[in-house]
Amino acid sequence: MIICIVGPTGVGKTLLSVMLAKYYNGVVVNADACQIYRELNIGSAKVKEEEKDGVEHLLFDIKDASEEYSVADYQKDLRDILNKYQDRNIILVGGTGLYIKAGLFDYRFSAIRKKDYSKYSNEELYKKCLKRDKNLQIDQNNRRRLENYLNRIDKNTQKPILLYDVKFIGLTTERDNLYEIINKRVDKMFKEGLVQEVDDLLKKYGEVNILKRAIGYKEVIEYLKGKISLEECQELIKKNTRHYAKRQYTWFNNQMPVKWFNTNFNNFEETYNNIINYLKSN
RNA sequence: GGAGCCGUAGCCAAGUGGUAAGGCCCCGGUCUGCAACACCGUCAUCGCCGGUUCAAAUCCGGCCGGCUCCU
Repeated sequence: MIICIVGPTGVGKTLLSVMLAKYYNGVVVNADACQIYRELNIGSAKVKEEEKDGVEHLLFDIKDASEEYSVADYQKDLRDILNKYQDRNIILVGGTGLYIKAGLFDYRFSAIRKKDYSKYSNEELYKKCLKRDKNLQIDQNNRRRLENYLNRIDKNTQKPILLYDVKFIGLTTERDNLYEIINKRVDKMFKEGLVQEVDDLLKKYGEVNILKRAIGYKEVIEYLKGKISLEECQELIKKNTRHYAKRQYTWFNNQMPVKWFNTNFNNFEETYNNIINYLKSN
């Protein structure tokens, strides 16, 4: 059985994953693009060693910050695990929708070529893409996606189907409440030493890609460079995290069949029981 | 009590007679190789009342609110 736990930051996914893993004697598998990396602990809100509670955790801490890693790599890594652990219950947790979808649905990452399109305007690129597919879903201004599309050799545009028997469990809470949780969580990260963590990573690896794009890291880098104040940095991280949470909802609501459960923060046992009951009866 | 300035969306803000720029936030969405990415969409009739005018956020009068100065 595969149980996939999704939802925005701070709703209790980590706690639930360990509880379900214990109940089903399963293993927890990471589905978060940042928690793949070693040493990105505080800012990525990675499970702490003591929270793992003896449960086996896979696909956490498998890369150094200097290493590149993408969806295609994740798909391969996840499928290797699903293959190797066929007789175990898998608890897949994380907020990276694309990774989950690419791993569990029949996404095909074909050969890719690296062509330089920098001399083309957005409009020209868009027209090139339209020639291949009249119903293209990519916006004209989205250069990155347009270039990716052109670099792909095979254009598989079929609707991807789910390859495994998966129960998608979503944890959620009211928007206002979520934003409050996010704010508190960010403040806590700073108390736990986020600035130090980023500073150490920066000294060790330099301004590598993952640090330049991960929320909580890119903003602290700006602060360390003296471009923004500490307060501005904190506010920026909160805002970016809110935006991120909203994008996550959009993805999970529209890309996968998620059964949502409201987190009861005063009584998490109740949330857990609701979910166990649902899993038993489905 | 007197004089002046100001009042445009949740916030910042342009527009001084021709039918409300822009940015941020919020909200909604797209999604097969950076996905904690990249990108898209929606969102006001201009403090209130009255007047002038074919036409007013823009001009005039009154009122309300805020700020500064004077007595």
